[in-house]
Amino acid sequence: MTSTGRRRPRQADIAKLAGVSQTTVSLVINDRESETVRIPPETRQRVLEVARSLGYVADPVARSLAGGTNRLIGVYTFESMFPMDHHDFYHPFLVGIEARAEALGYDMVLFTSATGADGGRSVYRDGVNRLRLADGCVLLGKETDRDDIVRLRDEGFRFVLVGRRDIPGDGVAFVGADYAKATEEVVDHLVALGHTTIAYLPARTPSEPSDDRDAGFTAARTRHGLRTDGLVVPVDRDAGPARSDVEGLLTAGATAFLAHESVVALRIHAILTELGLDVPRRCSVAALNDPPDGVPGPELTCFRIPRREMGALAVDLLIRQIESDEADAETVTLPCTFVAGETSGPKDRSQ
Amino acid sequence: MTSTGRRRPRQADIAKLAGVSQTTVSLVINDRESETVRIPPETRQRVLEVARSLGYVADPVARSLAGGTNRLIGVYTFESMFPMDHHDFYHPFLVGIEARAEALGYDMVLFTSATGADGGRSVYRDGVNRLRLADGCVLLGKETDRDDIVRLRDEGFRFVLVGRRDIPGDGVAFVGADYAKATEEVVDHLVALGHTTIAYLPARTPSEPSDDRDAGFTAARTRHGLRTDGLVVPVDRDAGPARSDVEGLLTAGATAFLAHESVVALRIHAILTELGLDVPRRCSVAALNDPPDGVPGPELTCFRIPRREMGALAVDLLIRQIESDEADAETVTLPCTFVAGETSGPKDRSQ
DNA sequence: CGGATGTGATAATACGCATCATCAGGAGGA
DNA sequence: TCCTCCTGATGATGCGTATTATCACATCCG
Repeated sequence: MTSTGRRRPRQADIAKLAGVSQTTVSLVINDRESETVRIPPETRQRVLEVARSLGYVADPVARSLAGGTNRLIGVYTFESMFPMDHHDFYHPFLVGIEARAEALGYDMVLFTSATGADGGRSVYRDGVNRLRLADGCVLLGKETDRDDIVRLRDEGFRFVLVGRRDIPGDGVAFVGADYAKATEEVVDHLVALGHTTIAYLPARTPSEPSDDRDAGFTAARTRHGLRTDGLVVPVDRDAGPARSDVEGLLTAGATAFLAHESVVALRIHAILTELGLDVPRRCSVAALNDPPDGVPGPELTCFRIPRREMGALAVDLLIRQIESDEADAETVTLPCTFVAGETSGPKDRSQ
Repeated sequence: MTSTGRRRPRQADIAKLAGVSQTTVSLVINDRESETVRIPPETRQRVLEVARSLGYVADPVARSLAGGTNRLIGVYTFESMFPMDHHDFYHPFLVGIEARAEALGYDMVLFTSATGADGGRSVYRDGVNRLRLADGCVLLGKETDRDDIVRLRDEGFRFVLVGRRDIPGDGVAFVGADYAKATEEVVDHLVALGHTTIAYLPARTPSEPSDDRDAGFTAARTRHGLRTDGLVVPVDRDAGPARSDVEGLLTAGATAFLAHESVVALRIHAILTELGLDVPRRCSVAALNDPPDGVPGPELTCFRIPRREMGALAVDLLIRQIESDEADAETVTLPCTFVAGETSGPKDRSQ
């Protein structure tokens, strides 16, 4: 049965069986009729039938090399795509990307971030160049490598970033979320509840998303005339806030806690509860981030990042670039959705 | 702006600058010295320096084309890959697949469904096997389409199924899990706890995984001499068991409930609790399936399917097929891990 | 009947790299 | 001197596809 040695069929095979040239096969397959090239319906039919009977599919590699396209969009994550703990981070994006790609008839290539045999970690050297196999690429990741992006852009490769990035020289397409405005909304909510002394716990390591939140917070703070002395404590996401940090902020008079990371916010909630302080009756807690699905704990006051929509939109932008054959650096920013949650309430007047 | 102008350097560019041939460059870059090919250190140095100064990186596309393979493994799911509710079903497999693919330097193509107007998913779009884009493919899914599989095999396409499948004519590679043995273990556990009247709730629609569990159950039942009259109720996964079903089984004397699907088991647990029957003091409940991560509820007595390992192993088998250039239908069956859980306990003697 | 026009293709080539077979030239041996 | 062996390379070719330029043949018109 099944001759194991059977190679993938090539255009040449089809050509032989259909009694035409490889050129003709290529022309038929790609629907390349023009003024100078004409294929009569009968020949076309014959070629298509043979192609089908052989199960022919163009070799994406050869096609790329020859300058063609593959209806293949790449997805590259700067961290591992399916890590055990992050998975709820990427998953919503992938849902959006897959749905949109499918709707538009594209398949997806997930590029694994191969670390080189020489042990070299340079993502670019080993990973990114393979991206060329795809017609274009959606880049995901918190720790996007700036140099890689610049280089990709300068190579004229088509891609769309998910997440705003300040790239020197600009000219990079991205889909972002409006963290600044969403942050303002959360602060407004807290202020409306009577909180005027808000502890602020930003990410320790700055990044664009973090900067946007800072900008939003500063705007809202200024607008409401809130004080900040002794109320700002940068926190490392993984290490989390120390109990002493929380105590210090309480001493400083904080009645509400606002953290960049939902994980941090939940940790604060836990610490407050340990200290015997009721949330939200005694203190409010809010995050500038939505907790991943399935994480236990109270429903946080926060905002929802429209990840699925961002993924879908990134595909849209990308495919537009690909099909229009011009690499314009379109950028889109989507709004986040405020979530009132159950961890914020009116300021405790008895204090 | 985007300075699209500067082309990537090619081996020919290096060759010109170093005063050697393109062949020599290729040989140096790839460290291809052999008996018949020798490059003196001084030439080698020169070439490497020029290459470095130009920032040369081999074009993976061209490299693939010359090598005959594109280092691309396909992943095809017969259901949508990233559905909102199933995601915990596929995710562990993908984790394993990605990890192994990355380790072996392969990228993954996720084929989007191209769901036909009839709702049915097929590998064949317009009668063309799109999967051929990859060097080979891992096929996932509960509702595998037999016809597609037979056709793929007869085409000589390389693929590995995850999940045992009885395909007429055989010759199909798969990675399975030993549901039969795992089922026996669960039954043994229940019997050891004193249960002799066990209600059995298999899947309503038969499939290989379901058959395997049936086989295991039958074997264990026979071995222990358990009765079955009035104790077997097929259940549809989505519809779930009716309250009357559970009551009927209780009337029949059941002291333990064994369901194929963890969802069903959890539902039974809920019904029993509603009826005021304590689990596991009054009744035991077990599943032949592990609940997805993040599903709330008690820790079920069940067994864990080694999904991650299955994914990884599937990639191994596939790549072995690809690289050895022979399509042998290797099949592997992995053991499942018994989970004692908290929903089973000694039979209530007071009954 | 000769030239113009139109039709249905195809040969040649490029894409960038890997590899096989071959070669020039010098050293060494008989 | 002629032959062999070794060193240091290189020319040619293939991988599968896309594209451009060209061609053979028929038909139509004057």
